[in-house]
Amino acid sequence: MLGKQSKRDSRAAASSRPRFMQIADHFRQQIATGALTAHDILPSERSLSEQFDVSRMTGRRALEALETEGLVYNSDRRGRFVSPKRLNYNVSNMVSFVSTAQTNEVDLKIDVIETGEEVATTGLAALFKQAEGSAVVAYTRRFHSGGHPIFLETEYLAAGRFPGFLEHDLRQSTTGILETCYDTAAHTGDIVIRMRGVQTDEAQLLNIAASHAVIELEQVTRDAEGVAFCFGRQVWRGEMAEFSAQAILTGPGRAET
Amino acid sequence: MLGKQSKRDSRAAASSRPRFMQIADHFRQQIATGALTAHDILPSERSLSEQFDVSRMTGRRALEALETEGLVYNSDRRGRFVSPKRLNYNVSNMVSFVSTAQTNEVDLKIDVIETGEEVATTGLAALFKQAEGSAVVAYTRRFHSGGHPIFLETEYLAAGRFPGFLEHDLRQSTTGILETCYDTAAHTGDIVIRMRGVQTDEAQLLNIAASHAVIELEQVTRDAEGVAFCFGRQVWRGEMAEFSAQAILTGPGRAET
DNA sequence: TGATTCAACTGGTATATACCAAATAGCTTC
DNA sequence: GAAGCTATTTGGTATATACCAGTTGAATCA
Repeated sequence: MLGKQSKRDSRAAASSRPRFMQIADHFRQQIATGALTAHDILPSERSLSEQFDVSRMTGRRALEALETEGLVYNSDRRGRFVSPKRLNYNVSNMVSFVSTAQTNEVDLKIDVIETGEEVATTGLAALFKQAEGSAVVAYTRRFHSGGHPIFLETEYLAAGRFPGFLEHDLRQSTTGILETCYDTAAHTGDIVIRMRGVQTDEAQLLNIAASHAVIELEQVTRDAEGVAFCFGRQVWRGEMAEFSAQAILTGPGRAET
Repeated sequence: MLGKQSKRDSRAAASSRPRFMQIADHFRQQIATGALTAHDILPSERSLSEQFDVSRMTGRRALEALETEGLVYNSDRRGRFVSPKRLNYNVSNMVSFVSTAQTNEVDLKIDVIETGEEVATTGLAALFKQAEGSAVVAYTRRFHSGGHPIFLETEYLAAGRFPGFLEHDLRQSTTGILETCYDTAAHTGDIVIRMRGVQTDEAQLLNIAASHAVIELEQVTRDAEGVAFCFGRQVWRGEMAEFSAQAILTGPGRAET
C-alpha cells in the first residue's frame, strides 16, 4: 500500500496528463515513426503493466484508447496488433467495391455467411415496387483482406426480378452478376453513412471486441428508370476505411436532394 | 468475500451474457420504448451500482457501452443523458449545412472558436493554385443545437482571393458570405468521411469524454472553373449525425472518380 | 509422423477501494 | 436579491485482486 502510494507521487510529479494517455502516446509515436508497422503485435496487458510500472487495468486503458482511435485492433484473446492503412471507398463511383479494390491491388476475399429467401418487409416491397408479401433474396457476406475482416454486407434483391440469383457463386462482385446475367446496371444510388455501436454477432464476425464503434453504410441502387433493385447494408470496422464522395452541380440551379 | 461470492453465483445462474451487457440492455429498452427520451438523465454510476447490485465499475461499463453506441452522451462530471435524434447531413447537396438545418427546424447556433491568418502549407497552396508561401485565412467554429455541441469545423480560404473575409460575422453560413460578397459559389465538391478517435482539445469543445470515436469529414469546394477555394474539416460527435449522398451516372459510361 | 493433451499465455469480466477534480445545489453573507 | 462559500454529487483515474474462456505452442502419446 505504501509502495503504491510512492508510485502515485512520482506519477503526479511527471505530468498532469493521465498515465494511460502517456502510455498510449508512447505507442502512438512508435506507430507514427514506423517502429511498429501494420499487423505488428503490441505488448500484452500484463507485460505492458510491468514495463510501465502500472496496474494491468491502466495498461489496458492505454491499449483500449489506441483501439478506439483505430490505430490498433484486437482479435479476441490473441493480442493487440497495429492496424493496416485504411482502404478508400468512393461511394459516388458506382462501380462495385470489389472491382475498385482489385484494381487497387487489394487482395479482397469474400466469405458467404448466409443466404436465403424471405418475405419482403413493407418497406422493402415498396422500395422495389413489388406487391406486398412478395419474396426477396437476401445474402450476407464477409469481406476480408490478408485474413483480416473489413466489413460485412447484407444485400436484398427482389426475388421475382432475379430468378435463381442465389445459385450464382456469391464470392464475386454481385454487380457483375446483375449486369452479365440479368442485364441490370446501377444508374443512381442513395447512400447513408453513420457511426454506431457494433452488435454482438457482428463483433464476432468482424473479429473485434464488443462495444466498439463501427460504420454502417446503407445503399439503395436504382436502374435507369429510377426503380430500386437492390438494398444493401454494410458494417465496416471503422478504422479500416474512409469514404469519399463527389458532389457536382449539374444545372444552373442547385443539386436537388 | 463470501457475500460477493453468492452474488456471483446468482449472476451465473441468470445468464451467460455479461452483467454489464444486461444492464445496458435494460436502458436500451427504456430508450427504445420511450420511457427515457432525449436529454433525460440516467442514473449515476454509484446509484446504478446499488440499484443493480454490482460494483461501480460494472455499472460504469454498462453506461460506457451505451455511450459508444451513441444512445447516451456524457458531459464531464454532470451525468449521462439520452442522446437526441440524429441530424441528416446530405453531402451531395452542396447547399450549406447551416441552410439545410434551418429549413429542417433545427435551431443551429454557431460559436467562433478561433480566427486568424496563416501561411499556406504546401498542400493548401497547391490546392488553391496560389504561390508557395501565400496566406490563408483560417477559422474554427463550433455548431450546436439546443445547447449541445454537434460538430467543430475548421475552414481555410485563400486570403488573396477573399480580402477582409474575417471581418464578416462568422456566426452565419460562410457559403452565403462567399456568394453575396465575393460572387463565389460552389460548383463541385470532394468529400471524405472517416471514423477516428477524438483528440483531447476536440473532446473538450464537443463536451464528450476523451477516447471516444468521432466522424471526421473533409471537404474541398471548387468553383465552376474547377479551382478549389475552400478546404474544410469537420469533427462530428458520431451519434449526432448521419451522412447521405447520391451517386448519379450522368453519361452513357460510368461516373468518374 | 500425426494427433492429442495440456500448460502457459491472452484478453474478458467483475469486485472493492481510494483519491481527484469538476459541476452542482444549497446555504450564508453582504 | 446578488455574490460568495461549502458540502455533496458526479464522473475520471488508478490500484490490486480474482476467476473465466479462448488461443497457442510445446510436450507427449499413439
